[in-house]
Amino acid sequence: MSRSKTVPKAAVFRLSLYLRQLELLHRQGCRTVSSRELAHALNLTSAQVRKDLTYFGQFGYRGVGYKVNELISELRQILGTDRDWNVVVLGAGNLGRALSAYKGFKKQGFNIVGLFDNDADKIGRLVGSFTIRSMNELPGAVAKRDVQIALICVPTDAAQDVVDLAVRAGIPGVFNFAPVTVQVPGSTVQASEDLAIRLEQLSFELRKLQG
Amino acid sequence: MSRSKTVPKAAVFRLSLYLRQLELLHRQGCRTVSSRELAHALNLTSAQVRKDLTYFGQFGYRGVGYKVNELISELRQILGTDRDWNVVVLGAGNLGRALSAYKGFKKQGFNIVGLFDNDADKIGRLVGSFTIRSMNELPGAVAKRDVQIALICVPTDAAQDVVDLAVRAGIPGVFNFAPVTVQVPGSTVQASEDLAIRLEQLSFELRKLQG
DNA sequence: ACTTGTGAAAGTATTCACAGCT
DNA sequence: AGCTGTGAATACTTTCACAAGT
Repeated sequence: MSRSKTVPKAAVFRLSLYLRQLELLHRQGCRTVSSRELAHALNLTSAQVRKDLTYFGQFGYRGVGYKVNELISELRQILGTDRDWNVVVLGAGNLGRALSAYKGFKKQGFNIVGLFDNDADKIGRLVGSFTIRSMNELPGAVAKRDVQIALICVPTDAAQDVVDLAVRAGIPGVFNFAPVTVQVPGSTVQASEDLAIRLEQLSFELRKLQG
Repeated sequence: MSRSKTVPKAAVFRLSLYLRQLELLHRQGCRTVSSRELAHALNLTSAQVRKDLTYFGQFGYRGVGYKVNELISELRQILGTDRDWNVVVLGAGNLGRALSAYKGFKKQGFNIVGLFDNDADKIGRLVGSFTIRSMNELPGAVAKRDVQIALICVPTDAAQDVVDLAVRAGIPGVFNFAPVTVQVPGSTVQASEDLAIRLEQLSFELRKLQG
């Protein structure tokens, strides 16, 4: 039922791919799907799909496959998107403003509840439905609306300080978009994304393929 | 130089982390660094740093460590950022506009040379220094300025079609931001990023840690 | 004394292949 | 007949620990 074996981190990531594909199939009116079909759409193998799923339980029907709506709700439960999460955006530059406006988050249960910046020129300005607030107000906002995730969209030099601020305010999950490795305490969960690094990886692959 | 043992994909990713950290150290005036120091800053082990680097050559000095500026230029060469790459942004929504304006790309040798959209209301509008052009003009733009990378920032439903368009136009590298798995021919390199999935992964970790 | 580079060992992840159920 | 679930086998990645260089 629940996990006592060690689950590969990559398997958990693929769970999200399965969920995304299942939601697509559901929109298309599909009722059941086999591991082979799922694998084909995601460029994986059917054995991998089955193995990944059985880390968390037995969801399939032999001879049939998986029931799309059943598997969707199982995966949502496992991944944590059967509930809502409150998210703040720290840093109101280009990226922070774009993420504040992104509709794809709310659809998956991630509600952006505030946009903060330390630039006096920005504080008070309206971005979509959000008024940019001073980061001094962050602890109060966290106390009022239980905030679980902070998106760090500030420049490199400010990133560690802003992460520290978020951690001190009691936010347990931090997603860092600044191009620097930040340190967090063991009680905090962190993710990070550096788009320049991702392009660099792409350029490595391109050079490998050609000249 | 890069003799063909199989290099773990994760090792190539860490190469980018090393380069980023070395550039930081360089800005701080550091001349040499040991594998232990690099590892500590990036939450890795020193053996891993050394092993990763030796997949590509012998860059260190026993008893001393690595010379920062030397290792920077070696890594740039390996990763492909010793040259410039031309990038187009396909889709001028929030994300496409934010990426078009992001300064961090040019600094690493990624020049954004065009912003395209199919929405008649958007074509002709100015975003920063770019005029939004129709996607019909993409093949011409690729021919004029040799374009190596396309950032796909269109909605889910359009993603595969726009990827196909980019591939047909002769762009060899595609970075998909739409929340769907797209198919590309073997001659095309692809990367993808789904921010909702990344938040989902974070919520999985958070639930694991607490309730 | 210190640090790299590296085979060998340990640890993880994926694939195979088939038993078992519908 | 068809498809899942899974132990066993294979492939891959990281860590260990020490020889070798400065």
